Amino acid sequence: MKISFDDPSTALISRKVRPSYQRIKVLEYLIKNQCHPTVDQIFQDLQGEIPTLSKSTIYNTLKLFAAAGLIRVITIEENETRYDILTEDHGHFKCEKCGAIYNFAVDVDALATGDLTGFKVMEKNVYFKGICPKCL
Amino acid sequence: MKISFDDPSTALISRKVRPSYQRIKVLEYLIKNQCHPTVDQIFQDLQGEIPTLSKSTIYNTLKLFAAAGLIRVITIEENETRYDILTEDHGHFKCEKCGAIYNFAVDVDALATGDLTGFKVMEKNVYFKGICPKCL
DNA sequence: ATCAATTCTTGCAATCATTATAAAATTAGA
DNA sequence: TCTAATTTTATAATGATTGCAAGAATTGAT
Ligand SMILES: [Mn+2]
Ligand SMILES: [Mn+2]
Ligand SMILES: [Zn+2]
Ligand SMILES: [Zn+2]
Repeated sequence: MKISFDDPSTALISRKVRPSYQRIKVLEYLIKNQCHPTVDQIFQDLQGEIPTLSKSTIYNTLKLFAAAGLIRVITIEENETRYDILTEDHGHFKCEKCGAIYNFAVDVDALATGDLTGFKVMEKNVYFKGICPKCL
Repeated sequence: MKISFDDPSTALISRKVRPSYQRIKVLEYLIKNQCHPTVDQIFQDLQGEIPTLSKSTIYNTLKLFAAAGLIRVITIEENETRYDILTEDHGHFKCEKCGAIYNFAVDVDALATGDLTGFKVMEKNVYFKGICPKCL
């Protein structure tokens, strides 16, 4: 799955988000690191580049990005929120051995039609758990 | 979706879980309340019947039940873990207005085969978000 | 029935992720 | 430049979950 992104600043502006230094860095990070990082991973890694960075900024920024539709929030395990720059529908596979989260294609539109008449569906999520090929 | 359950004590024994008073009560509660309750809801409601009940016991019991395959853990939102007595594959719809979680039938076996060759899939989850008919 | 060993429950403290808040820094516009 | 609005930062507060040790209940053997 190869997807191209606008340059971070332009992407922010087009979503009505002001392109501050920190926001651009966080967005660049998410584009480079499509491994579904946690708040902590993002914070730890960016601290090198931005010594004054605060974890609050990461939380604020991710919340803002999610509200603007720039990113997707992934909650597979309790107490382990992850963030995904890929907003298109796709499934996630989490390896219970190594913890890695893989993307996979899934035809969500082919899913569930019957039981949900009268419901307004706004977001569809699919995730599997198991063991990845590396760990098998 | 109507499903019948063994009597709680028998169900516990058949899963090698000792049927203590508290465990039976929690299991009965989950069978009666298939609304995907939180730890807090279970605790609050059972406190009436069991005045000495501790929240630790609820946590311990649910963890044990999940490990024994008696229940399923649902994490749709961060920081809001819910528990489901229905262990068969089915989808969940969460209403973002009223917070209710509905079950729906979903053919998980028809899902994703291609991308995941070489992966050992052990658990499949599908959840949607949106607005339920009552809230529309 | 008694006793010791094991298991379970309880209460409380500790931890960890997330949110709230207010001051300091930055930015935008006049 | 000056002022107002926005953003970042640091720190405190919250809330869910886990860890732990003592007490209670249960089991199995005598
Ligand atoms: Mn993804
Ligand atoms: Mn369910
Ligand atoms: Zn793995
Ligand atoms: Zn609703």
